[in-house]
Amino acid sequence: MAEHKKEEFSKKEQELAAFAKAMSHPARIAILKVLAQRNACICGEIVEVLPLAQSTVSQHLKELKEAGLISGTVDGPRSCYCINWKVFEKINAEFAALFAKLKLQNDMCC
Amino acid sequence: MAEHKKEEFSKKEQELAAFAKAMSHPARIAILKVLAQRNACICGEIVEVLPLAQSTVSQHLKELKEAGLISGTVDGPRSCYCINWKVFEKINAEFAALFAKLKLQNDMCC
DNA sequence: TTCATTTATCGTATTTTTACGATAAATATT
DNA sequence: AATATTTATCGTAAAAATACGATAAATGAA
Repeated sequence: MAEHKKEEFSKKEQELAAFAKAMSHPARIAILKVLAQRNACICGEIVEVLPLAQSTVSQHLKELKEAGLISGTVDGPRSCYCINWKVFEKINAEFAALFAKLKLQNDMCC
Repeated sequence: MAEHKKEEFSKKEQELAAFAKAMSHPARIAILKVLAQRNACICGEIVEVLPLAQSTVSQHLKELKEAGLISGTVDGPRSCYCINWKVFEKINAEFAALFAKLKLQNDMCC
């Protein structure tokens, strides 16, 4: 008696929602900022900056990775993460399109 | 031993995350689309279109409202909802700014 | 006033998310 | 080979999200 009807919505809607979900925690937004700033992106650096345990940060990184927003390569005992700019821009564009589309029919209502 | 460290992040990060969270379910994206299309936005119309129970839709509407994305006015026994374009555009702009800012320092890494 | 309609809210069950410590896995270093 | 360092994963607990039916609240119609 519960849980995910998500599949019953359109692919596009699911896709946008999944992206939004990846960005729906301040820690993950902060991680993206750090990744962009340092450009180089070793996991430990992120842990240092965030007010979270190492395991928690690792979990957030995993979610961003699964959402396709970042990728990580192993570098010795370290892990190097970076932003997947292509995916990022694609979804950014899709959101912009959604906004534009929504705004198109607007004409004030309630 | 659990739960929300969200306050420890910056206001901006929290704000963006909250917005993303509001958009993090396909049902809510679908609702926004319907609101924009019909422009007029009576709750019952949304319930008709979505594959969800009335109470569930009402709950999603409440979340969108609490996030500031839509507002609702009572109209007899009905409720009329519409998109808060100002808020919408403001956050849209903020996201665009975030994207731009992130992209700025990019130079390929891993 | 009584009845029908519409919508919000309550109660509740289930799933997912968030967080942590502990530990395993992988690789450098000594 | 032994040790230290870094990070992912496991186990787990608590909270939040998702969904529904039932019901209350508000208003329109009879």
